[in-house]
Amino acid sequence: MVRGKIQMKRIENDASRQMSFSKRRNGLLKKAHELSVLCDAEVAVIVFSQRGRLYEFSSHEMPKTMDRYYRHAKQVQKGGSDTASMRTKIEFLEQSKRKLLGQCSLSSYSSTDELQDIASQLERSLSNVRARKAQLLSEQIHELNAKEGLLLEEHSGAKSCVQATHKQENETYSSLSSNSTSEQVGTELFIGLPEMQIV
Amino acid sequence: MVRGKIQMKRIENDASRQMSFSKRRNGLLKKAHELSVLCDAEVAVIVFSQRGRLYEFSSHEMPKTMDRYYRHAKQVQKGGSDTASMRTKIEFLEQSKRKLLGQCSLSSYSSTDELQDIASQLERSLSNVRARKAQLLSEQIHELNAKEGLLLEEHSGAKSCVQATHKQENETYSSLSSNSTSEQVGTELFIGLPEMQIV
DNA sequence: CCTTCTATATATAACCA
DNA sequence: TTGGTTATATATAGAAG
Repeated sequence: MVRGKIQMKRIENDASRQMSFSKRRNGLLKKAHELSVLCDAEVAVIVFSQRGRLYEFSSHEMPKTMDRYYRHAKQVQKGGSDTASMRTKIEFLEQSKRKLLGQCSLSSYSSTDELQDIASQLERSLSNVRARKAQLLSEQIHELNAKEGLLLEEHSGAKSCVQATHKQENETYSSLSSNSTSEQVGTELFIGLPEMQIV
Repeated sequence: MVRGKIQMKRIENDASRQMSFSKRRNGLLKKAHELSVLCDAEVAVIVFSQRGRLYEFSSHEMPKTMDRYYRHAKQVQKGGSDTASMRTKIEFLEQSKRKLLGQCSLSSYSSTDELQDIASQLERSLSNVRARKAQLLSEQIHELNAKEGLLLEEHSGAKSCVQATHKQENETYSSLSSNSTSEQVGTELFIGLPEMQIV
């Protein structure tokens, strides 16, 4: 039984949120289907749960709807739009991806040198991705610190420090946009926090 | 006043269909927003009206959610040869490549979990690539052994050992197609060969 | 994770402005 | 097109299974 208007904010109780998600998700997908059938519209819905599970509906084909969206949202970039050059582009990108993921047949690699290049590139990529992860985590920590500051302030009654805290937060965010120090910042933050260790 | 259950088929009356579209479309977008807020989910909705007008909602960023969708549904692998699906494929592959190489803006990643996924994938890929490099080197060694055998044979006159060497080479290649043992095989092969050390 | 129950909240078809 | 009004259909929170 619904006891009152529900507040438009995250449901904090895990079980309730999960139950609500399950029901509302089904409701949303049903509504999407009804809209597409009744009104003859092209509809696509994508839902990712908190745990990363995917739920979707598409009245036509998801890639086609997405592509239509892209074409609508932004006039697609440069490069040949004929099937020939696009096919070439696709083949190149797919081969490039397979090589990066080590999914090629051995004969696809021209030499051990090429494999060495790819390995080196992967290591750099891994380093990039880890740095970005550290960045994201440090941003989250700064946010939490800022929130903590606000909470503490509520008890101390000192108001001048609020703006100072926010200012620092913004500066930190800006500086993290450059890659140079992010990894260091990231790792330093997690000394003594093994469960947050950056893998 | 709703006089009865609505039939789940296209509303034939133009005015009614248009009215229904307008109301249901708003309802759908609202529901999508509620789901994302209440249940902390990543939600994206795309609606094209019959006349081609676009209506959308996305809790995060549409391109980000679309990209996440593609990473999840690997269905892109196959697909049509029309420009629409090819363009989609290109978009997906390019974004996928940027993420693997850590070249995306930080905001392109939805969470540290996603970055963790990518990092794990990169580590597996690196392992694959190293294994393949080891394979290639081992094949080259087998070839050299075979050639050495042939050269020796020219002097000794014994011919049967050549085919034996080739047979073993093929078996090794087959077993390496599965990931489980390739790394181990690769490293074992190069014990005592420091200049060929696998990076 | 799913279903069912039931009281209530929401959505919406038809109508009107 | 857009925005109310109202009677009804649907959706769903909370509890239980």
